Amino acid sequence: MDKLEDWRRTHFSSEITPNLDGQTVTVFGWVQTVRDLGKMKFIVLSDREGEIQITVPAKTVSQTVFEKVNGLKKQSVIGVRGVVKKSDKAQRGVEIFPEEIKVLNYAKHPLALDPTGRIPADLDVRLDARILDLRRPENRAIFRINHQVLSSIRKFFEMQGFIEVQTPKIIATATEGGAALFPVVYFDREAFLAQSPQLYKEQLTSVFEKVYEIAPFFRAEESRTTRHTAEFISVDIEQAFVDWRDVVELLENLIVFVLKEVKEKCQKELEILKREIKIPPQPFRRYTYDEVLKVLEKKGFPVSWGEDIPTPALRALGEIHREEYYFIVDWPTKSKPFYIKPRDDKPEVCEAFDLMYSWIELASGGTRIHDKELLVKRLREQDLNPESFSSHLKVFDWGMPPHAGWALGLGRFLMVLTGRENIRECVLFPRDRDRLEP
RNA sequence: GCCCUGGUAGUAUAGCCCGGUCUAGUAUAGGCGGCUGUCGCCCGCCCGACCCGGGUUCAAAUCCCGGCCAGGGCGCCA
Repeated sequence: MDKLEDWRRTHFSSEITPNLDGQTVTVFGWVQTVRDLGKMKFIVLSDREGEIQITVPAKTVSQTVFEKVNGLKKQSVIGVRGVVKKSDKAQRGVEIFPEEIKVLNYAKHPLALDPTGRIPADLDVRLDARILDLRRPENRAIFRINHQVLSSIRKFFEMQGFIEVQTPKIIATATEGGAALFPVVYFDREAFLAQSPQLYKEQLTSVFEKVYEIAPFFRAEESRTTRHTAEFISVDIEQAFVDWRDVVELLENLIVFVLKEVKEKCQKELEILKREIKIPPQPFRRYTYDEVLKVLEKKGFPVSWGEDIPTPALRALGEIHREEYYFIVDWPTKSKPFYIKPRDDKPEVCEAFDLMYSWIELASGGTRIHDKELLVKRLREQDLNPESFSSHLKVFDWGMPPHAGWALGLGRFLMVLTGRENIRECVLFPRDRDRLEP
C-alpha cells in the first residue's frame, strides 16, 4: 500500500478535458473497471464528479507502474499522476498516461454487490452495503440533488426573511397524541424523541415571527410502506400575522423555486437519472375536501365525510393528477390535529391544507389556533389532557400572534424529483421498522 | 399488526406448478492463463448456492407444517 505523502489532487475526473492536452495532472479515486488487454491496460477511475480513463501501455510506462496496474481490483483507491492526452479513441475524448500510480487502499473481493450497477441488487442488499451502493452514479446523483434542494430551500428562506431555528429533539411528554413516540432514557427519567417541531415553532413565532427548521424527527409507527421511515427530515416553517392562504402561496413559491434551481444546477444528475423537471404553472390546483370526495365517489371510492382519505383512494386521485402538484383544502376539523384553526363561519371545517404530488402527500399545514381558550377546548375535543400541555399553553398567555405554517417531507419531495418509488432510496441510511443498521 | 408473494453461489436469475434425467443451468463477480486501443473488451480453464427446523415419500431445491428473513399491498401515519 502506498502513502499519500505530498500528493494532492489537481483535477477532478470531470475537469480532465481535451484542452489540457500535454499537462501533468494528479487525480484520485476508485477503480471502476480494469480492461486488461495484456500489454495494454485501461483503468476507469471514478471520483465524486465522474470518470476518467487511465491508459497504460506496457511499452511507454515504467515497469513499476505496469506491475502495479496488474494487481488492481475494482473499488481499490488509487492516485494517478500522469500526462493528459486528447484522443478520439478514449471515452470523453481524453485519457491520462500515468507516470506514477499510488495504490492507497485495496478493496476486498468479491464485493457485496456490483457497484457499476450492471447486475442489479435488491434494495435490502444495497442498503446492507450502502457505501458501496452509493458509489453508483445514480445514487450519487440522488444525493447531489438532495444537497441542491437543501441549499435552495435555505436560499429561498433567506430571501423571504425567515430565521433558521433548532428545536429540541428530546422531549418530556407525548405532546401531540396520535403518532407513536420512541421512548428514551433521559438520566433518571423517561423522555421521548420528538415527532415534530410543531409546538416549539409555533411558540417561536411570538419572538422571531418567521422561522424555519430543517431537522430529523422520529415516529415509532408500525408502518411498512414505501414512503415512511422511522427517522425523517422535515422542512418546517411557521409565520406570524398571516393565515393559511399566505403560507400556501409561500409553499408553492418554494416548490417552484427549488424545481427551477435543481433543473438549472443539476443537469448532469438529472441526465444520469433520466429525469426531466417540468416547472408547474402557478397557482397549483386547489381542491376542497368536499370536491375530492365527489371525485372519489364517482371513481368508486366512497369516503364518509370527516374521515381521512385512505391510500387506495389517494392512488385513484393520483391517477387523475399523475405528474401534478395540487392542494387539498377545507379539511374536516376532526380529521386534523388540535392546533389547526376551525373556520369562523363553519367550525366543522378547518383552515388546513395538504400539498399532494400524484397520490403522495408532500406537505401539510394550516392556520393555527392562537387563542388559548379555543386551543384548550380543541384539546379536550380530541381527548387530550390540557394539563400535559401546560408548558406550551402558558406561552399563549404571553402574547401569541396569529400564525400559520406547514411541514414538508424532504425524502418524499426527493422521491418526486428523482423518480424513486421507495423513500429508502432517497435517504442515505434509512431507519425503519426492521432496519437499524448500517 | 393483517393480507399476498417470495427466499437457489458475492450479486442477479433459471429450475419448483407436474418429486427422480439436478453431479442444480445461466450471467456477472472472483482465481489462473492468453491477448497493444479497450470502452458491458474478448478467449480458455477453475472456484462457488437450494434460508432454518420438522413432516410426507423408495426418492424433496421441488409437496405439506412451523419459524426466520425480504418485497409489495393495507392499516397505523400531528
